[in-house]
Amino acid sequence: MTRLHAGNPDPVRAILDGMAAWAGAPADEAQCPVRDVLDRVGQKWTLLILVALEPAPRRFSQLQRQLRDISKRMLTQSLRQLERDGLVSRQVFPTKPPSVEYALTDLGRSALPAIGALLVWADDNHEAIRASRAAFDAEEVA
Amino acid sequence: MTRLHAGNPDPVRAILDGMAAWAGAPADEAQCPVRDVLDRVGQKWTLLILVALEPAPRRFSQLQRQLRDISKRMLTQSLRQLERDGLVSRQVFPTKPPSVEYALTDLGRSALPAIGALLVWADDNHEAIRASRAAFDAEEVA
DNA sequence: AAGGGCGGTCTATTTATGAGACCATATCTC
DNA sequence: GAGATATGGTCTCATAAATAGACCGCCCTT
Repeated sequence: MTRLHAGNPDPVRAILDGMAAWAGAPADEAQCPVRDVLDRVGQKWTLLILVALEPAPRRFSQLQRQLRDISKRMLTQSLRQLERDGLVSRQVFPTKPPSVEYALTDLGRSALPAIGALLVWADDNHEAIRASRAAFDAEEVA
Repeated sequence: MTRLHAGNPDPVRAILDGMAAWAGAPADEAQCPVRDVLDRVGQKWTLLILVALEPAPRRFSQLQRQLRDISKRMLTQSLRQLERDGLVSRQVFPTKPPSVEYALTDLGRSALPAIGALLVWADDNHEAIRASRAAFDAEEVA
């Protein structure tokens, strides 16, 4: 499994094969690396936060302003998880009032190209997607 | 925005800039291409289903077996959304009992490299992530 | 006649997310 | 010195999303 690389002509198929190996005990499913990480990706703010930290480290309230419609609660929770996963670091400065700076770790930064690829795809194809939705909805009504 | 390409030396920053353009009216946030697509990505089964369809078209119950712990309800719902978005096609064969085949469209297939990159990253780095989690949890208790 | 596979829908429960009040501290404004 | 502002959170309560699993009609096999 760990010999997969971006240059692989068909990495997706190889990963599928790898995932199949976790078909055994139901309890093991959670241990499957792909599922494990995809669960994180499947949390609403994870990717957005990583992207927001790309240009430079940011403070809690800076992040909240930048993501505009995230609640403090979710921001706290998401940052804690990212910190636990080792993708983001948290540093407290003893100013008055104290300020807290969040930054990408090397591990976190290593995820950006893959995330970026997804964003580029989103950007390139969202017109087609919106058109498809409109067509689908038009048929529904008919 | 649509001039972003995978070869761009720093596509992520460019996208950030693009996202900033959607900072205006709160209602417009939902129209931001990145947020729009990321919402879909942030649904638990979307990526997994796309990956599962990569090798070949599959029927409903084949998919359910392959994804093992998805409920029929979520599988139905996720497939409908993917169909609406134009990433997956649905074809009914008038056999007895009728069989329904789901397949990737060209648009759906075009998303796979980006998703693949994410899976490869997950596969390469999940050991580091698990280690980080263990370390974090150990400190918590202490 | 009973059981199974097919592609779903429906209800009820659990989990995730969101809105917003609250806190202690300190600073700036009037 | 009263009031507003900012810091990084936590807490509670409501809503939205995901899950488990019963149920359905249809047909085939046993």
